Amino acid sequence: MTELEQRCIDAGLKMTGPRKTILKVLNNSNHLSVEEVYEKAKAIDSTISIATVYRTLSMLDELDLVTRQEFNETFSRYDTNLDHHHHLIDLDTGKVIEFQNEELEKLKEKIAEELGFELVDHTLELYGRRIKKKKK
Amino acid sequence: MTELEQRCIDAGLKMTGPRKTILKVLNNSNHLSVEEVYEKAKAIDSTISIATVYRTLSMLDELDLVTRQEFNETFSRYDTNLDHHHHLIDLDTGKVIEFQNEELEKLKEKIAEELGFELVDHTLELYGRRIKKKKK
DNA sequence: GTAGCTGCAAACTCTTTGCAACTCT
DNA sequence: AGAGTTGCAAAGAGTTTGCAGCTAC
Repeated sequence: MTELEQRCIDAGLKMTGPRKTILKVLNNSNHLSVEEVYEKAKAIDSTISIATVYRTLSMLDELDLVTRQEFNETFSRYDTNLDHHHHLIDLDTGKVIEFQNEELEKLKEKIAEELGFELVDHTLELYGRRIKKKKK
Repeated sequence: MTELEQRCIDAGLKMTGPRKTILKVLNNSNHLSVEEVYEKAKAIDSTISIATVYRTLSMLDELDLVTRQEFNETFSRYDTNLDHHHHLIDLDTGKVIEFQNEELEKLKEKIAEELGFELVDHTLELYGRRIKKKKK
């Protein structure tokens, strides 16, 4: 029983076949697009429908078990909320590198406070290229 | 002659009626959705088409005169690139507050560097609520 | 048994595009 | 005059939804 499954049950959701399949996919990889979740889910259970994938991901987002991210793409990706981190997107490969930074967390709070706001949520993405040799 | 118009001419674009209208709208307000630009443009010239708004905004994005933002919405907003800033979105009103922070800029560079990356671009948005009285 | 879940297909929203007519230079 | 631009309508991509049948509890 994975943490994700347990949390769904706690939330009163039925543990159906399609749901187990999708949760398994989410446990195995992160930062997937809907289409990617769908493809991986189909590999496990070929009868699953993309409507179910959309519905399940929306539910999980509402339960805060997953976060819908938009990056600057025209479709969404979903992240499991098992830890708090940010993303650095490698512009050459499209790969997503995760990072955490305490200093950054504090700075955000400070900025919001200075503006008279209580911070509820935030997004930060860095886009970069791997530094090769000793350039510049 | 606005800066935006001048830059478009420099880029070799024809200064047509619809384009002038859209540039005027962009000069008057920022962070607009396509639909909002369209509405404001129609108020000036009711014959303008939404296809032209989309095409013009895409061109401006390619010329880097404007930046397409996605926030966590299902549609895009466009920002004129006249200065560099970030956004704090007021969750109660949906209003966008701009801010700049030198410390933050440096920290981003540092994080990317530590991960072995050269920073090309980044996004940061804070979501918060205005602090009323002296709560908590 | 039944409330909740599913697959299917149709509908929706936002965005892009082909084309013939038009317009800035 | 001619390349670039426009409006229109149709097409595309991603996402949501109504419904009848199915399934976990």
